Amino acid sequence: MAQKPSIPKGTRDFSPVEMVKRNYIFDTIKEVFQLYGFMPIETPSMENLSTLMGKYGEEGDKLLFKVLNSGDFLSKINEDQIREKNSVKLTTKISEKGLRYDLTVPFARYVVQHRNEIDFPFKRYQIQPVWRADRPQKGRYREFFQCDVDVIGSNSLLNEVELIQIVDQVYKRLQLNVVVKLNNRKILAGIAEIIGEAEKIVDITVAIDKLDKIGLENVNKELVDKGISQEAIDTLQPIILLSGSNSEKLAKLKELLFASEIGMKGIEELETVFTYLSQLDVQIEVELDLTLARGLNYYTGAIFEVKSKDMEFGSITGGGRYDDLTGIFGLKDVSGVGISFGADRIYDVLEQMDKFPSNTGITTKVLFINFGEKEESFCLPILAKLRANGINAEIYPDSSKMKKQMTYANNKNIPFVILVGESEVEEGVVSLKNMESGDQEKLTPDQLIERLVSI
RNA sequence: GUGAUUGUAGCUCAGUUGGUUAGAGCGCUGGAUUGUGGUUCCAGAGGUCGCCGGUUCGAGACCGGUCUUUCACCCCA
Repeated sequence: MAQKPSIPKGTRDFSPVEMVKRNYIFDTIKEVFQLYGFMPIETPSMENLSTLMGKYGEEGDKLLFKVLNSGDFLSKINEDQIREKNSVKLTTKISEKGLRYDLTVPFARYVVQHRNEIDFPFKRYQIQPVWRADRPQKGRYREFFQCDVDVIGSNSLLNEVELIQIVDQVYKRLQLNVVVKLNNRKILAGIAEIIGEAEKIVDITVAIDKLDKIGLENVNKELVDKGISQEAIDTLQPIILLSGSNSEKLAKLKELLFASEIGMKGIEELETVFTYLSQLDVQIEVELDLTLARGLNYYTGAIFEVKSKDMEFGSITGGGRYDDLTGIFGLKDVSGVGISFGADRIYDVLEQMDKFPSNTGITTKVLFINFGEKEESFCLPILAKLRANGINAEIYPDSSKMKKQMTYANNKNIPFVILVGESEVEEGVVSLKNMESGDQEKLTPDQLIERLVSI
């Protein structure tokens, strides 16, 4: 057992059966993306660490996989630096590349780097793996796929609305019941401003984000721990406990935040989005959730999160608007908004709910049983013809025992096998056997093609 | 990063308070069946009990370390 090869913690192999299911998800998502005019790009697995560091907060920096410099990476390090045992400092000297942590930051880098070739607004999608060095857990892997759609170079809230439509379409096609949670960073900023703790906005949002998980009492406790004044916490209570319909919540928020310019801007943005949604008759459930914060601190406007209604799980899709992500790379005043579908979590939900289409398992339609050299040369031209007609077909490569060949067809879920023995070769026909019913009939090659094309 | 948890055949798992040769089901291979799979019956192969060290006359079982699995926290897809 110990000698057996293995793969790193939090990574996975995907079998053919799993790949067929995964591709079903990717294909569905891709189709919808393209329906809305998004085009694909890809970026390298590795980015320069300078591109990645500092974009995901302190926590994110720790979760970056760093790539050791090639060559004698210790040659420039002196004894003192090693003895100091400061990993962070040493890391910058021996590693200058890292695996991408998400697709949004590499995309921002891409946009800045190729700004002269790009027509704005730029709508792209990107489906690639990302890597995070955190501990694996339920629905959490160290290598996982994200499916990102972003539009950059447009401030219009119509983009936010289209993203919600995309979410609606994707999950309709995947037949999953989901709810879209919607919030706006400006409202959160407004709240922080109103209660007089504007600088602590991150601590406040992280705390109230946990409301439905740990309850009001523990949220308040955490706020106290973070040094928020009791007065501010008291002012916060009616805000985080807001209930009712989306429009009721917005109406109450207006009263509470009227003194905050940024807060009112956020409310206005949300109202616009909701107006669009009703005009477009979007059916998906969209809920204004003030406790939705999302850790990534580059978000500046709308924040989205999608949760499965059938299953207790983390979010399966998330995103938001970022006004200045490209600014970090030297391109100012370009706003983007995007969302990311977590393919691996969607897979887990579909699997749990048994919502994968059943026919995705069939790959080969017909298998030629191999009887030997003579029969083989009779079969090969027919096999080529079947393939030319778009029929997935294969021949068993060895003239093994029939039982073994039939079992192969069985295990691979192949619905038909073709038997050609001495007598068939003489008659110039093939025997087509339906593996489900067991029925068998003799057909000429032309009849065979006609039959298989029609099924 | 913190706290738990798991590891025995290809897979899913048994294995008593430490005691000879470590078991089952499924799968696999062969046969019953030399041109017919799924069902049935018979036989067989397959394990340094995650790894390293320790306690003991004796360890799959106890202890320490390490890796791995799963889970919670942190954070997040």
